[in-house]
Amino acid sequence: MSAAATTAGTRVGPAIVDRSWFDRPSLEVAQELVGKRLVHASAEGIVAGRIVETEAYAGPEDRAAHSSRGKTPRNAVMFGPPGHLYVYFVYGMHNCVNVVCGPGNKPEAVLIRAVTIDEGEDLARTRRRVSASVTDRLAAGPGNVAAAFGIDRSLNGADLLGGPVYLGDGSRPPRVVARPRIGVAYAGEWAGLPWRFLVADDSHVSRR
DNA sequence: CTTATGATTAGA
DNA sequence: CTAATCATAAGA
Repeated sequence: MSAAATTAGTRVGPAIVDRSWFDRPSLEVAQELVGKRLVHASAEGIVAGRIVETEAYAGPEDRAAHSSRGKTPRNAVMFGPPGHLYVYFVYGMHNCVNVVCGPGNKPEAVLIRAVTIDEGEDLARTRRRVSASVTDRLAAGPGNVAAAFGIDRSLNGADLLGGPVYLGDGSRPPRVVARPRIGVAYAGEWAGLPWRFLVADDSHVSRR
């Protein structure tokens, strides 16, 4: 019985409960994560949806990755075992949701950049008591994903196996395209690598 | 302690 | 294009 099956009457699918699924290079996981489901069984209710955009951040050699500056209190979770959440705060206002990958304790992670929410309420909207319209169901941009799912740094390090936040099964879209990552211009030769993956034809998945 | 800057976003 | 806005890490 999967973790999700305990939530009766929802469309939440079976959870990914195998840690080895995460125990791989982020480049692999990032591509397979497109089409999978992100689920947060929060105190304010279930929020779930389909991941439509991700970015891979490799180990210390990837100058765009936080782990390239060595282990610090902020990025320590990246250096731990795979299958955990890495949540960090940037630009003085945004939380970003990442999945720690492997192999082993290699400090790699995948940033979740956009999700189409198909179950539960966008928590950022719930708190503002504004009903979400159909077109508003897309949480585009990592800051918006975190807000919509009610994920902040208190969940940094949370286990994706058996925790309130987990990944659900889902079919991979027929067409996934690769693009350069966003906001990593400083990363030299690593800046141009097509390590951002998004659903094709969903061009307004992210702003840029 | 001070300082620079960022895996961003909204708005002009 | 720029302002907003502050945690983080490095340096003094």
